Amino acid sequence: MKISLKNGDLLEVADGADCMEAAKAISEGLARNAVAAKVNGELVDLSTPLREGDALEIVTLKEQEGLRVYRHTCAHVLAQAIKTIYPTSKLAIGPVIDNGFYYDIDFKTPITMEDFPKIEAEMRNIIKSNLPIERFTLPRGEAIALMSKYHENYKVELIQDLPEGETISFYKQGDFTDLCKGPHLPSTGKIKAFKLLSITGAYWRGDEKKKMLTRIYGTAFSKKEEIDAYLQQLEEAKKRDHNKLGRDLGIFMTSEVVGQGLPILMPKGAKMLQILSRFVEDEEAKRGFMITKTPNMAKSDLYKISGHWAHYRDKMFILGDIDENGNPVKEGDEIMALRPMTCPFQYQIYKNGLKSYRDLPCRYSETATEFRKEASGEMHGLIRVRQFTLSDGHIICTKEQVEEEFKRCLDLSYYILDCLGMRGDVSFRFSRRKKGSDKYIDDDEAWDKTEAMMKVILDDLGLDYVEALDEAAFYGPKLDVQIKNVFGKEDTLITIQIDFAAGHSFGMEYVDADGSKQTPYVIHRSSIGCYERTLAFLIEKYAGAFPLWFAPVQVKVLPITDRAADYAKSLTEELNCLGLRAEADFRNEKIGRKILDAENEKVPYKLVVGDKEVEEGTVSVRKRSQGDVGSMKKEDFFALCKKENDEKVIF
RNA sequence: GCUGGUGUAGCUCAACUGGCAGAGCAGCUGAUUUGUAAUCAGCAGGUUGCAGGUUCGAUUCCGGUCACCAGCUCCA
Repeated sequence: MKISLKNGDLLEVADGADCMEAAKAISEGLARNAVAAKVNGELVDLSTPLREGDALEIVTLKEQEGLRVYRHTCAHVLAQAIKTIYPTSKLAIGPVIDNGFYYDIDFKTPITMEDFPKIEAEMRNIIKSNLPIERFTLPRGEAIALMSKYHENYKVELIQDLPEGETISFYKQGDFTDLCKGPHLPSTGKIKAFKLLSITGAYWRGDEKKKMLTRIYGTAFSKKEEIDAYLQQLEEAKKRDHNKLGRDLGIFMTSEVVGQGLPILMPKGAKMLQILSRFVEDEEAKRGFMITKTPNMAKSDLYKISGHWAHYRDKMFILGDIDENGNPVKEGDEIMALRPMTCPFQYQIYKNGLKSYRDLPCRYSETATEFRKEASGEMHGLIRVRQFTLSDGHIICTKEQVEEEFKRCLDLSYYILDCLGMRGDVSFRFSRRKKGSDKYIDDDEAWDKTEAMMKVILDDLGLDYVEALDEAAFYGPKLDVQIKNVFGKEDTLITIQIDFAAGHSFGMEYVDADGSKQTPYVIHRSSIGCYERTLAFLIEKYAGAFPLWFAPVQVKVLPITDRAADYAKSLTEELNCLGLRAEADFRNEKIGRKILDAENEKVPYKLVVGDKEVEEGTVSVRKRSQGDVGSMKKEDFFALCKKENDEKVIF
């Protein structure tokens, strides 16, 4: 029979041949490197039989998909080793993740990383035995019976949840059998290099109400050198970790007596936040936003209207004693709460006075402090905190204006991301609700309409986005601009949301051209996101070596001797007068030491000044990471520096 | 909130199974006035996160608590 290959060639193979045999027919080398196959576009085991006319593609470790199969098999080897050493343990799930795999296991007595050598040794045994891996399928009843026989109650639960009619497949290696969709390597001996990395807890099925299992993380590569390189890369990434670097560079700190999730921005961090917020506020003004300054707290009455009291109360800092229903314990008490969002405050401004359709779109923005009572284990450096500064804003507009306004919001964020050099680091997520969940405002029709409206806008913009169910705000769908930190963990940087409910719940109106009263739409948006979080990602992106325009200290003047001190002082003052951020180092140290320290501080420009410069009115310039770039007239340096600053040059 | 780990000088780290808490860097003082990535010497620096318990004696052992870290859950 004939099958077709990726390059378009036809290959003649024996009737009933499988993918492995076809691979051998192509070349012995390919067969040796094969880990799986794609038949008619579907990823399958190499043992899968072929049929006349099938399109075949052999997958090796060079392909990401091949590496995933390889690692998935490694997870099974881990599971087999665990079952051998700890026969009473129960297996849950063992999927592949970005850089490796994990397996969730319910141990009778918990294990620690100290048990890894023992487990790894058993894994090596399994690999050395080169056990063939065989796939078989069973009807539901027999599948449940098989897993029950091995006391794998988690697997039984998984099978019970599979849709009716779904093929239930198993993979067997030696005396170990695991429920698995596959595909897998043909035998355990194919695994060459693996390592167990860490151990943590994880809830069964991701549900905090269910039992916490032990999760073992590991990774596998085709060569040991690749594992070493990967671990090295992780170490390098850790050096950029904003939580370490940000503290080392004096950007922020925390204090036990202040509390969790309450970072303190030190002079450098506060300066950066000021630079960024002034930039954002000015840019927003250019784009038609009106700045507001609204209170950090309000009576519970406000949050009752907004829906926060019903949907968000447990994440708010509440001033006053309330019962579990949110009512004051002492009747008549006024209950206040710190705001978790700015929305309802800005709506009050809209509602102040009658609005005409001519007033729309009405764009409010604010550099707003917000408070959210995150659970204690959720805080992380500057990325996840309990008090933060959000470039918050709301656009109140007609239905017809939503599309245009939405696009303008995205354009503003694009501009800001460009200025920060981060445009290439983000991805987009269309966050929708999950139907039937009580987390959301109950209005199916409005949800469907708004999500459809948003999808049209996103598709029209040609945005490359992923859809995420159950990630919407309680009042509407969101476009989230996502970014990954040095550990690969993804967070939302910026968000733009369409709200169908606020207009009605707050009784916002406008008088239309025909004199009728209409309810406006609301767009919630952030332009740069939360400053603390954005700052964290900037620290990680630039490893603290910021572009000039938002570097907390831009120029460090380094006098060689006391004879140059006055000159250094006046240079610093002149730079400061030009709106540039300069400092001088008057310490009684050698010039080499001053350069080293300024270098560690990651200051973009250093000016070395001695007798020669004093006499000539010049500066000897060192550029960060480039070293000595020669001497120039001080006025020339001022101009160069000012230009780089004003043009917001990103390297 | 959950699982696991960590907490010693400003920072990085020592201190054998419980027995007087130590070093480098940073800091301060003095000398040195220096030309492109660490000048020399001296001094000072601590209720070992906090409050308990066991013990003749606790940085070390035990339970509690606070903070930090990784993961889960959650999220801007």
